[in-house]
Amino acid sequence: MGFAVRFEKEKAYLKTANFDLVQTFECGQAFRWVCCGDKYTGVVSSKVLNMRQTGDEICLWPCTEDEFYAFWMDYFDLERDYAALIESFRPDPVLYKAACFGSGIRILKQDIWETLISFIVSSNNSIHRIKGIIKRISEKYGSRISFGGEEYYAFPKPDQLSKATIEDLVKCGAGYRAEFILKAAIKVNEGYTLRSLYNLSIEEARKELIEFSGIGQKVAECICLYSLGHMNAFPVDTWIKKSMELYYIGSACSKKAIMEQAKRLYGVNAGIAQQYLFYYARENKINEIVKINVDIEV
DNA sequence: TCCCAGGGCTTGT
DNA sequence: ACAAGCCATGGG
Repeated sequence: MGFAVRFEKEKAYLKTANFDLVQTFECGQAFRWVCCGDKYTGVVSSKVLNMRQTGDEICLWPCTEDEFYAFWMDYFDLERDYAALIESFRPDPVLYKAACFGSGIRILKQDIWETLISFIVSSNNSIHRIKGIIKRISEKYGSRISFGGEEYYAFPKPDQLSKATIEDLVKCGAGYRAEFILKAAIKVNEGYTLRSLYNLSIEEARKELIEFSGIGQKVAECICLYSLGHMNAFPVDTWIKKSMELYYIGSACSKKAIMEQAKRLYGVNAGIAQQYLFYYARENKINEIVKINVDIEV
């Protein structure tokens, strides 16, 4: 095991390498973790979890031993050796620098339904707005959870969201994506089994996902990576496109060319490489060609 | 004010 | 297969 954990009355104390709460929750993979002072609070699969990091120890509460091993261990991808992975990136100076910058990122294994809707919302949108839209959708259609004197809202189940109207989804800020959201909710509520996607290869999963309106190649890659556990999925958004053009290609090119290049360069862990690159690019606002010469020095 | 944001769809070549 | 326009919204 790459981690150590102990339990004290509804609290789990976790020690592991390569786990930083800020990096993990702010790297653009999840939209429902909220920072409040020195703690993060998230609503995940109808459960509220608090987390606080002090040095290399992370406290999770409320979290029993059973819940930890049955759910959170997988959710936080605790059995993967991220240190070895980063080390394997060392031959590529660009990627290695980005990986060191975001070395505390863990790829969360998130619920397929919530991930699907969330990344439909993400298209041509900003992370700040995505968070707000998903928050409002949860408050309007999700089940209320009272916890610790506060009110939280679970992400709405398919039957709850399928009762929404386009008009109300637009009021949540979804814009033209409202009809995509509703169509997906109805499709799932009427019997499409998202669970079956877990049994498919990445190629098959892509094909299935793209059948949803509002899901194209990029969003399908996000769902494959953040929910289905396909670490070779490689979402190409505007930041990744700019970074890859700057660092590896040298001029503007198609998204298809970027994906082919990524597959060649990064292989089976391309998705994790993508996360380091995305986080590095966005945090450092890598969008000017003049920065190449500075950033490329390792 | 314009530009951009974790893009996708439709239409035209 | 590929390109161009359009899409709703708000932050910078």
